[in-house]
Amino acid sequence: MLKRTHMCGELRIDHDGQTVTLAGWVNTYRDQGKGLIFIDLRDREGLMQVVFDLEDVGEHVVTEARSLRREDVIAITGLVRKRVGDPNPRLATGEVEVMATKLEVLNKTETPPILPDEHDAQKIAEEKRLQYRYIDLRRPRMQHILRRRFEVTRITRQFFADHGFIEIETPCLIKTTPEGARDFIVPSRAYPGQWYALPQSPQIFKQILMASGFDRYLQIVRCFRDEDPRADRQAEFSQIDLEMSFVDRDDIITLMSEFTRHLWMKMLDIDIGDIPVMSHQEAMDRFGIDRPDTRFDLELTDVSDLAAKTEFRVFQDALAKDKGVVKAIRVPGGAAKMSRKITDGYSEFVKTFGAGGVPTVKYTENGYETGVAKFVAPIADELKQRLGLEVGDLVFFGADTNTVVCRALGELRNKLARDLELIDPTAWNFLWVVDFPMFEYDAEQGRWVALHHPFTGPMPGEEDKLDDDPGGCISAAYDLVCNGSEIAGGSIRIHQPPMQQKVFRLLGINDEEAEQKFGFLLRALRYGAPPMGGIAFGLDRLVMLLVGTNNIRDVIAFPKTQTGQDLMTEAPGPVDPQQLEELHVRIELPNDTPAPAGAG
RNA sequence: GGGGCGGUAGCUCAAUUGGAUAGAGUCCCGGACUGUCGAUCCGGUGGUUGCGGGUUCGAGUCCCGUCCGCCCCGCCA
Repeated sequence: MLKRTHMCGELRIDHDGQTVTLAGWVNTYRDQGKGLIFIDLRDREGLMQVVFDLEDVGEHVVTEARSLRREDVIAITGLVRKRVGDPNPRLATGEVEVMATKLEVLNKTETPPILPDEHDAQKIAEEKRLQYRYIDLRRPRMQHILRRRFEVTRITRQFFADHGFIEIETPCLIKTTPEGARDFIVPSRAYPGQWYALPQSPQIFKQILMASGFDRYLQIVRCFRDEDPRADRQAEFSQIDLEMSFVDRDDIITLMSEFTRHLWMKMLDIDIGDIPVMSHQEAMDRFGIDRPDTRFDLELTDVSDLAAKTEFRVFQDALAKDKGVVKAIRVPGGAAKMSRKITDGYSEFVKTFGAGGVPTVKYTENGYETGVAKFVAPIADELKQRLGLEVGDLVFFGADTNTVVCRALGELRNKLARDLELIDPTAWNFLWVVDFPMFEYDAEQGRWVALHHPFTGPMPGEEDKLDDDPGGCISAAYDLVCNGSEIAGGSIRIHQPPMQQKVFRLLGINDEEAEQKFGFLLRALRYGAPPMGGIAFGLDRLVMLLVGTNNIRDVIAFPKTQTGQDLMTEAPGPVDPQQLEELHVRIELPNDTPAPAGAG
C-alpha cells in the first residue's frame, strides 16, 4: 500500500516541487477525454485536485484513473505543482494540484445511495442520512461539528483540571430511582427478577464522591431518559457534570460563569462578559418563561386590573379563576404587519399551550381597531399608558390562570421574535436564573414535586418554610440560559440527613421508602458529608449553540430518531430466545402490536 | 397517547378533475472531448408510487387501516 505523506487539505504553493502520497475518497471526477482526468481527492482536512495526464504518466495509470467513481477509496503518489489551469479560489488548496504518477485503488465502492456533498446535504432526507450515517459523516460540515464537539470537551477538561477538578467515572448499571424521567432498565442475569437502571444523571454518585472527600468532581458523561425526543432532545445525551464541596451558590455561579466565558473565548473568540442574574419570579413576570431569551423585547405586561374594568367575557372569566390574570404583549408596528389570517394563526399556536386563544387589538390613528377594540374602549387611555402604545402597534392578550398565560404568551413571544426577525443572530445573551421555588404542587398526583430534584436544598433562611409554606420556599437552584436555551442547571445540595428526610416526606416519600430507595445516600450523609453543590451542562446543546444548528442529531455521531430507532444499526431489535431465558424475562406483547418488519 | 406535514427511479422532485406506456434532473452504464473544477455534449439502464385492504370501467391521485421520517403537545426531577 502506498504510504500517505501528507493530508489532502494541507498542501499549498509552498509544497511546489515535492513528491507526495495522498489517500482518501474520490469527491468528484472530471474526465476530459482519453488522456486527461481530474480527481478531487478528499480527506478530513480538505480537497486536493489530482491530475492524471497521458502526457505525464503511463497509459495503464490513466486507464485505471478513468474508471474511478465518486467515493472510491484510493491512494496516489505524485508531484505537487502550481496549477497548469486557472487556480480555484473556492479551495484552500486551489493554487496547486498533484500530478499523479501512481494510483492504488484501495476500495472500489458500490454506487453510493447518498453522496457526502454539501450541495445536496440540505435536500437529502434525514432518514437517508441516518441510515447511511457513515457516508453522511464524511461531509465536511459533519466532520467540522464533531471536531468542534471534541474541542469543547478538551477545553472543558483542561479548564476544570486547572481548577482542581478530578474526572471520575460513575456506573452505568445502577439502581432505579423514583422521581424524574422514565428509566431505561436492564435485567439482571444473576438475580432473577431484579433490574438495573441506566442513569438519568450521575446525581447521587457525585454527591457521594463529595462525601468521599474528592472535593471537586468532573465527568463528561452519558445520561439516559426514556422519554420522547424533540429537535433538541435525545433519550441518550451527554452532560458535563460537576460537583464541588464547601461552596455556596455564588461560588458555583462565579466559577461556572468564568468557565462559560472561557469556553466562548476559546471556541468563538468572543468575550461574553459578565453574566447577569435574574430571579425566577422576574423571568416569569417579564418573559413568561424560566429561560428567557433576552435578545429582544416584547415583554409581558400585567393588565389584570385594567381588564377587570372591561365587559369582555374572556377577561372576566379568566380573572374569576384561581390565580387568574390578563397579560399583554405590545408588538411595535405590528398593526400593519399582521393580517387577520396571521393573528388567527397565533391564536391556533397558543391553543397548543392550553390557552383558549389570543385576543388582539390594533392601535391606530383612529384609536383601537379590530379584534377586541370595543371591549378595551373603557380602558383606552390607561391601556395606552400602561403598554406605552404608539400608533401602529398591535397588542396580544393572554387571559387565563397565571400558569397558562405565562406559558402561552412566553411561547408566543419567542415565536413573534422569530417571525418578525427581531433576533440579532450574532448576539449571545447569557443569563443566570435563580431563586426557583423548591416545589410545585401537582394536582394530578395530589402532592408536591421537586422543581429541580429531591436533593436540592433551600436557600439559607428559607428552611422554616418547608414546614409552613412549602410552595413559597425558595431553593438554591440555578439555571444558565443562553439565547433562550437552558444550557446548564444545578443546585446546592442537601447535605444533612434531617433536611433530606424532611424533603422526602414533603414529596410523599415515606421514611421506609426513602430508606429502601435512597438508603445509601442517607447513610452517606449521616457519615459525614460536606456542604456541596454542583451543576451539569448539556453538552449536546452547548455544541448546537456553538456550531449554529437547531438539530441535536447534527451534533451526535450516531443519533436516534424520534421513535428511538437507530436507522443505521436498526436498533432496537429482537434478541435470541436463549438470551431472554438466561435473564428470566418473558415477553408479553400488547394485543394490537402488529407483526414487525416489512414496513417501508 | 394526541395534532400537523411528508413517503413516487439509488438520490432530489414532477405527474391537470380519478384517465393513455408514471416523467425530469442527478447518480450509475456506454460514447465524445487534453485544463477541468457542482465540467460539458450525445445515448442508455433504472419503478411493488412505503405496506395492506376498499371504492371504481380505471387509483400515484379518493376512502379505511398500518409502518416509517420530521415538527409540535403530553412527557422530559
